[in-house]
Amino acid sequence: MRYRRIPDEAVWRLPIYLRGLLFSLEKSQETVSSQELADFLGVHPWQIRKDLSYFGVFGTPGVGYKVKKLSRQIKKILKLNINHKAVLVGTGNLGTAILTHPGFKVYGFEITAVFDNDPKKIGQKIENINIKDVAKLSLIKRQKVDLGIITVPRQSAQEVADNLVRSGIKGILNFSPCHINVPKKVKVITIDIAMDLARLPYYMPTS
Amino acid sequence: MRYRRIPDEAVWRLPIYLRGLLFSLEKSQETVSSQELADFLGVHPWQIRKDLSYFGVFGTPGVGYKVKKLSRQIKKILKLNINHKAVLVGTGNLGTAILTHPGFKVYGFEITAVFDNDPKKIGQKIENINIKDVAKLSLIKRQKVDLGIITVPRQSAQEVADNLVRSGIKGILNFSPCHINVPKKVKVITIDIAMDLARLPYYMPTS
DNA sequence: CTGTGTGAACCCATTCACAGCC
DNA sequence: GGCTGTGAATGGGTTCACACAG
Repeated sequence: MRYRRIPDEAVWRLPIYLRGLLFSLEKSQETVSSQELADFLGVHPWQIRKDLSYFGVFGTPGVGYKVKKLSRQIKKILKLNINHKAVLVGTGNLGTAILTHPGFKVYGFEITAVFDNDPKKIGQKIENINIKDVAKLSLIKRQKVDLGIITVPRQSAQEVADNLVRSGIKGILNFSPCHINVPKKVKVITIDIAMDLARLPYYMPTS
Repeated sequence: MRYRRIPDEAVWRLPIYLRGLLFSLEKSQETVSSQELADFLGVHPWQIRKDLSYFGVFGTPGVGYKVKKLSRQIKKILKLNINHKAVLVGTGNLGTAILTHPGFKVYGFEITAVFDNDPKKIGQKIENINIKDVAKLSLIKRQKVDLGIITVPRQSAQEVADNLVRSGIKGILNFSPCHINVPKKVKVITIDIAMDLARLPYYMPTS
């Protein structure tokens, strides 16, 4: 197809498709049609085909997509073909839960350092990782860490983000319930759990 | 304005605006302009005005919006003016973190029951709440619980969801990394933490 | 003069339908 | 026959510009 700007939404959906493919892979499925994948993921088959076409990713007419090949291609597009190191700031309950979250390694993520500002916690270990002083965050510059995860109270979130950016982080997953300002080159995704829950009642029938 | 279908996106953004308003409220600010709110939230002022207009919510030209009044109105639209009870299924690290998450009460949510299928956990307490057998989930029918939070492994997610639906739940916040099928009347929001992290590398410069 | 509300224009993602390939 | 890839049509959300209210 001739060049067209790739919609952000298509990029957004790619990981969803990948999730489906990884599942097909688990089942040792060789090929998958856009229809099958769509059914499994709860989306439309033509959306999948269109999205993939933006990236010049092709299946086989009459057959579908090779599961292995397609997942490799999507990983490459999403730059998940190389492993990424992440640091976590904030070792409350949520931080700890994320540290032990089993889903990261599927995508090749590794949390290599953990920080907090609580003197009582600094020096302790969780999950065999030493908790370091957040004031020493810039030490990560030496390692090639490109992702940061923020699980601190809202009041400190911006400060931590600034700190992460100064330390060379290029992407931030922010669990604090607030918008954080970063240079354009840094990508932030904010997950506000309570806010997401707050989106549900609107759709519920008024009893 | 004359009637027009309300875009889903507008509903989606309402909680963000509410988050900003709650902050203004903390600062004891009386009024706020769409410009101020937008700057704080990292959105566009005309988007805020347009969105609010869909719901017939109005500010004062030349002044802005009354913080208290507007937050009350948005809460009402989102049905957050009434308190909601939620149950949590899955008491792993993530479940525990969510149970202790401080952000829910801002929106009037209360987690009233916790379930698991692990015999070793059933009967134990976390945060002063008894862990009950997930097989007895239907007991919540008696209470007026309308929200469910799923923090179980992917393999059990659909089964738990079915169970929740049977027990009268109307909205589900799903932390399992998979799509779950529910009747149309039930709203599901899925948060896949690892997948969200996987969305970041795409935007990072290839070094 | 400031800041809102909104029709209209614009932009762009979604959806469709079908040609083309296996 | 089955399934993909894609231009074209559709649909709808975003942005604009300005009338108008305080």
